[in-house]
Amino acid sequence: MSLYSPGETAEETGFSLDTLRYYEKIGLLPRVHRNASGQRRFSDSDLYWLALLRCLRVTGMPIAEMLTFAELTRDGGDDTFVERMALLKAHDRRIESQIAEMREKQRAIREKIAWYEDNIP
Amino acid sequence: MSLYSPGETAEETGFSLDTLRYYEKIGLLPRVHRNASGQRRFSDSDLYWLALLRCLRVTGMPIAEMLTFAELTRDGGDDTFVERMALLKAHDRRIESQIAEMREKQRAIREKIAWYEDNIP
DNA sequence: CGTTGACCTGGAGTGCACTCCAGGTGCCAA
DNA sequence: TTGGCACCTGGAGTGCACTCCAGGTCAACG
Repeated sequence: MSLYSPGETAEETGFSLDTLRYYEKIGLLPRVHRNASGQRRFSDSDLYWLALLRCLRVTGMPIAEMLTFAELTRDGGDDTFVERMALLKAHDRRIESQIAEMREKQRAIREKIAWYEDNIP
Repeated sequence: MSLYSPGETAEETGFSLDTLRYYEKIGLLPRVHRNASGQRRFSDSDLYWLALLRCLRVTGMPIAEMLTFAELTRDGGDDTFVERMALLKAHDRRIESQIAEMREKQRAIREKIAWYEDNIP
């Protein structure tokens, strides 16, 4: 079990230093361990959690909902497995329909590109 | 060639009345025709253009870039076909990589769901 | 004739998710 | 011992894309 500096963690996870502090501040991250001089030292489990947050964020989950998920995870224990799973499943369905919509719009854009292709003066 | 009220246009395009006015104000839409009492009457070509804007927006193109595209379309004539096409092609590539990233993150989320599934207490 | 309802304007306000800042600490290398 | 770097804090500021508001016009309906 190793520990990571804020810089390493930012590098690893793709979040900025400020975002890491911000996430901790709003409670999206559990209190991060500090070394003797007060600097953050992220654990493997912090990194794992951050990776999951990254997945949720990139796929468009709003912070408020990630917060709900974080709270279930932090305070709930096993009792909230079903609830957490439901939340992720709902999000998965949203991802699916987002991608479907993007594909549909992409088709229209490609038609437009093809039209230009055929009509270059 | 028919004309559409703001309400109909909002309905049709999925943009709100306010957004329609906003887009006209910032120049994303050419000046929209008005009836005798000053109310907007959108044409078929306005609707066509709005549908294209919708595709770009939904797929994540920033307003500033749509504005570039609008300016090329408005002022450029045929001379800008190549440029417009390049802009759309670049956007199409971005859509592609966005979808790829979403799919990748979705996989991780589904693994997490599966893990919960297997570990319901 | 009055009152809806859809629309008009310019400009202010909102929500989200960061991002930046000033002023400070701690530690290491030259 | 002095410079530089990575980090710390609370709080203010930013950018984007709308969204709302007050106060007004207009046309049609009962």
